[in-house]
Amino acid sequence: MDKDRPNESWDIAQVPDLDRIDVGILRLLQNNARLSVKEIAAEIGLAPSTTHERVRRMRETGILWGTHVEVNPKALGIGLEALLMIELSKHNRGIVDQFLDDIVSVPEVRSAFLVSGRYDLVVHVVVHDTQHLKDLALDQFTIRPGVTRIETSIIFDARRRYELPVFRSLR
Amino acid sequence: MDKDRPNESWDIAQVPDLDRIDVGILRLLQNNARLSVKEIAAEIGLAPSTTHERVRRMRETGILWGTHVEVNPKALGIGLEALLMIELSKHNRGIVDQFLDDIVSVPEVRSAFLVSGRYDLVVHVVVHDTQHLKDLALDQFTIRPGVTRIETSIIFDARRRYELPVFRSLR
DNA sequence: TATGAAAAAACACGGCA
DNA sequence: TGCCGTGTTTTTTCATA
Repeated sequence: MDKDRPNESWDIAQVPDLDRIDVGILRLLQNNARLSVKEIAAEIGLAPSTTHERVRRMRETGILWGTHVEVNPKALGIGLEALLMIELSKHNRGIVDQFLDDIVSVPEVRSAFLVSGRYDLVVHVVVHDTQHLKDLALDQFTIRPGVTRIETSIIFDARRRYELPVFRSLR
Repeated sequence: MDKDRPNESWDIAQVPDLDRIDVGILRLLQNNARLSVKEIAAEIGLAPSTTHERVRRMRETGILWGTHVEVNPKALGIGLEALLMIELSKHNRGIVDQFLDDIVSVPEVRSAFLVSGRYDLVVHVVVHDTQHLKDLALDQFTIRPGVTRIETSIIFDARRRYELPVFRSLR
């Protein structure tokens, strides 16, 4: 199904070792996946062939997942983004999982989080304008069984980091 | 600074036209940026050179931004993710902008949204464990001037779409 | 938009510390 | 086992029609 994630469900104990060089490679590729092996090699001070082998291995072992281009949302007519904070009435596992699967197939949904706290679900959506946002909220979310309440938070500004930090010991 | 985003602040009126073929290319590349031009061309039924020229043009004109690899968080010792919902006391523009810039330099922060509604800020963080989350919340967020309250929402499950939808007329 | 040639990159493999 | 250099294949890039 998802060829980019061969080992998504691995237990942490089974995740292969990493060293500082691997982490350096990951750092570069997270910020710019179009770097050539040669450029990466120069940056970290290894031979291109060695660097290539490390990248290949990390893909193989499920450390590196897919790579994705980022598209300018404005170029697609996306003029507004929002977070929908959703409360559900029933917390039956099957229902919640199904809910997640359902909403992620809605084109306007960028990501969906099942969370603890005041809300049950936080959903990041992209739309054309406020009218579109209203229709989306009503037609795709409020209407669903199990949804008791939705709060809509317009996104005024956003920042993103592409590099994940490292919280484990390195070989 | 960010070479991948030559035209981030473009007005929508200045964004170049797209046609259905462009959208098809974008769809493929958002899901897998490692596809070769040849593979894309075969998929959409165009010559590789033509396809290549379209990709080049979309990069040039700021439709296509950067490309990033996705890393398995477990491989880095990331065992827990959370959303921090933050209330600020002051809504002075300069303070809020500075706040956003500051927190995005915290390694554990993956994204930060300035929003309307009950909270002012929603911050997605990645940590090793609950102890780490507690320390992060206290040391990096609760402590900052202007923060009046934080609600922490543990992320139990998440889904993501890589393809942005299109809400504009195509050439 | 397509063709074809040149340049560059990715990839496989054998040797070496 | 991990690193390096080389040869081969594939992809990218670009000039030209």
